[in-house]
Amino acid sequence: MTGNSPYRLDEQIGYLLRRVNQRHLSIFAASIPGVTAMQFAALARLAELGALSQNQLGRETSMDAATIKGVVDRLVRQGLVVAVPDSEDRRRLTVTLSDSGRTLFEATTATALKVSERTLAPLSARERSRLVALLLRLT
Amino acid sequence: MTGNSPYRLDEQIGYLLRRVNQRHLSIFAASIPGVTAMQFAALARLAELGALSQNQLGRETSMDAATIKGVVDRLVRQGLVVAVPDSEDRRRLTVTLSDSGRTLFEATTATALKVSERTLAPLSARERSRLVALLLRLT
DNA sequence: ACAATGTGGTTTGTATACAAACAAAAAACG
DNA sequence: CGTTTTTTGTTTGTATACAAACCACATTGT
Repeated sequence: MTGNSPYRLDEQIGYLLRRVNQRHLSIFAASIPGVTAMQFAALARLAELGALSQNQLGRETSMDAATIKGVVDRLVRQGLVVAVPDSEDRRRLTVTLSDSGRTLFEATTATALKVSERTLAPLSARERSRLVALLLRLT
Repeated sequence: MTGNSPYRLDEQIGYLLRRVNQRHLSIFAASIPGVTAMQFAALARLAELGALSQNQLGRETSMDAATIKGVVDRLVRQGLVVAVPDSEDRRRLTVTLSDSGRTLFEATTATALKVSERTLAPLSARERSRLVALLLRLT
């Protein structure tokens, strides 16, 4: 009776999530050169919510403080975003979409939606919304 | 008529996959200290398939050559795995589970299965298998 | 006002991830 | 047999990801 459960890696939720995410990132990179999926997520939140502090932006995009710092640094370097120290709270770094950042976001939004579609392409419309609904509950 | 599709980051498949995966990795790390989820996946494949070349192991775990190299290096450093140059094919590096690697894998398999369960905890049994089936088709 | 606590941001160290370029060796091919 | 192609592995450079330690500043409670 030695706990002989045959561990099936291929059916483990973590392994599946990783593989599907890999496929998605690959489709994204091929479809939208210039920014990564993470960088695009940051641009999307800034377009949606307006100016945010760096850490707030991190929270809104599910990146921790160290990670969002790197993403913002690279977006600043590309001129897609502006980071300005706040005059009220001198710890805060306020991040805003630049004109070219907004332009790029608006120009690529449709393509980004197509990336999601291509990732979900093997599923029917009903299956897609089922999957999204299930994943939302695992957040 | 300016392409006004309101890009909903929270419902994009890529963002959802990333967030659920984050949650899963966090549960894994808290439940199984000592090895990461990736390292555990490599151990699982070696336990399942026996000796493999480093690149083969990478393919079996969906990691590219550069990534699997790092994972194997760290497993070797921890003594969980042995890497020996092949005498037949002098390019090949044959990777095998060490005794302590096998012991650790067998001792943690049950916990690893519980990690998957905890990740899926918000879903019913039927929903879980539905989700897994859907993700399998997106591989 | 002051001390305790919390928050914003940075830095360092470790671990994936992958593109790209490379060297060595094996396999395929005419 | 010799050339071409593939395969295996390494290295470098860039981009997440997160823990942990740290500093500066803000907020809270007394």
